Amino acid sequence: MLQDAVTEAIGAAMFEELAAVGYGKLTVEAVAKRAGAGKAAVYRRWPSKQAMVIDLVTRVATTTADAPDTGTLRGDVLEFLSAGAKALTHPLMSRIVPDLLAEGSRNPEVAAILLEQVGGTRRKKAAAILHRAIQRGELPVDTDLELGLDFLAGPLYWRVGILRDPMDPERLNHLADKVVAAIAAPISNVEVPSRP
Amino acid sequence: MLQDAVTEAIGAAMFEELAAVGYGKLTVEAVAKRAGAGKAAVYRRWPSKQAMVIDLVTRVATTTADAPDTGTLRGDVLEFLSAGAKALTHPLMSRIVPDLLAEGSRNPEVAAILLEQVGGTRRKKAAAILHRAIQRGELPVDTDLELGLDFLAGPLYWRVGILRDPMDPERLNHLADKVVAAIAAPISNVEVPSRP
DNA sequence: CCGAGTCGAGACGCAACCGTTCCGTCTCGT
DNA sequence: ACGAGACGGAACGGTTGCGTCTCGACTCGG
Repeated sequence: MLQDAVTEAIGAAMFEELAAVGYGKLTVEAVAKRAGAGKAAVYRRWPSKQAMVIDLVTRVATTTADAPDTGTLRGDVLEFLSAGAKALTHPLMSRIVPDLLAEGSRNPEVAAILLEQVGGTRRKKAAAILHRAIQRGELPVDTDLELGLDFLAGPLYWRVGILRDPMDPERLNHLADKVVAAIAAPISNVEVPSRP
Repeated sequence: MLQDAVTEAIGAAMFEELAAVGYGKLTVEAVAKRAGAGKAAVYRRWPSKQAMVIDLVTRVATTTADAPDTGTLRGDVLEFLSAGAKALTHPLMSRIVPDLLAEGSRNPEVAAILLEQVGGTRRKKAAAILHRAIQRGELPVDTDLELGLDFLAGPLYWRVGILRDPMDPERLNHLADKVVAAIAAPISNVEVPSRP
């Protein structure tokens, strides 16, 4: 994936530093030192700290793959949640992901990478799961896909990514049940009160 | 709430800086300058940047109050989600909250404040909603409260806090329907595959 | 076997920020 | 009216990180 040993060492060091101190306090000096490299080796590859982060994050983000088709919505959802839980439990990822998401709120270039590369990949997989379920007849054709995607990502990210509570297989099974119920839940016809 | 005009100005400036540059790059100099105050005025009140942030965050966190009892689970949930959406839509909060949550993963003192003060307040309200629903008979007595809390917080935080998508009242209504469905959803008896 | 290019290491000037200290001013309570 | 104390502002020496640059050592293609 990475061209040579030095680039790989710098990449690994950058992610470790990113997890240790966060994007805001990330320094090129610390990355180089951790990689056992000189600062020149870094600047020979990227013009700035931000370019380095964006490039390396993009590489690992686009690496993820695989799309499960277990034959049932619940099976697909469980597979999707398990993969997400595993990723978010990774000691480096669990610190880096929330940090970059927060940085994205004030750094447009970082936000673009996260939404287009990282988010886009997972989003496509999630959308495919819902589409398959609709074609199977497991979900009504007018299912709200946007809300469905929120339920595929939100509760898991909240518990594992934010509260840092581990997710054992049993709990994942229960979560999958409830996520499926939420996605399949019909919408009540409630008048939205207008506020003059 | 705040003792005097200077302290209030420093507090406001700190939250603005926090939203602008994040916790990692927050500097006492910038806060003082934005507040139109000298650095000494800050150090006369708090011994360090971290103490300042923790103290000020604690103050605004413990300020929030009110617990709705609309008579139905769905009404309570909608009220809870609306309050959360409003808070997360606030231009300062929407940047500060994700940033502090990320910082909490590597700063135990910050994490403690967020969990005990901020999270604790909202958590109590959410737990009260579920308990009331159980007493009304709207939920079974063996409802999984932990998972329920995840659904009350996760999807909303994901969409509004992370993706920064606004939540109009109609969407909030739909979200409330699905959150209630998830909380009320029964758990299937699936054997958890053991991995030897 | 030799020169081009990269390597780790680190010094460079510059800028920012740390926490402290000292101004001269202004606002109180007495 | 006066003194205590907090005020905004600025400067202090020290530390850190920036991005550039130079060094001698190494590797490798020709």
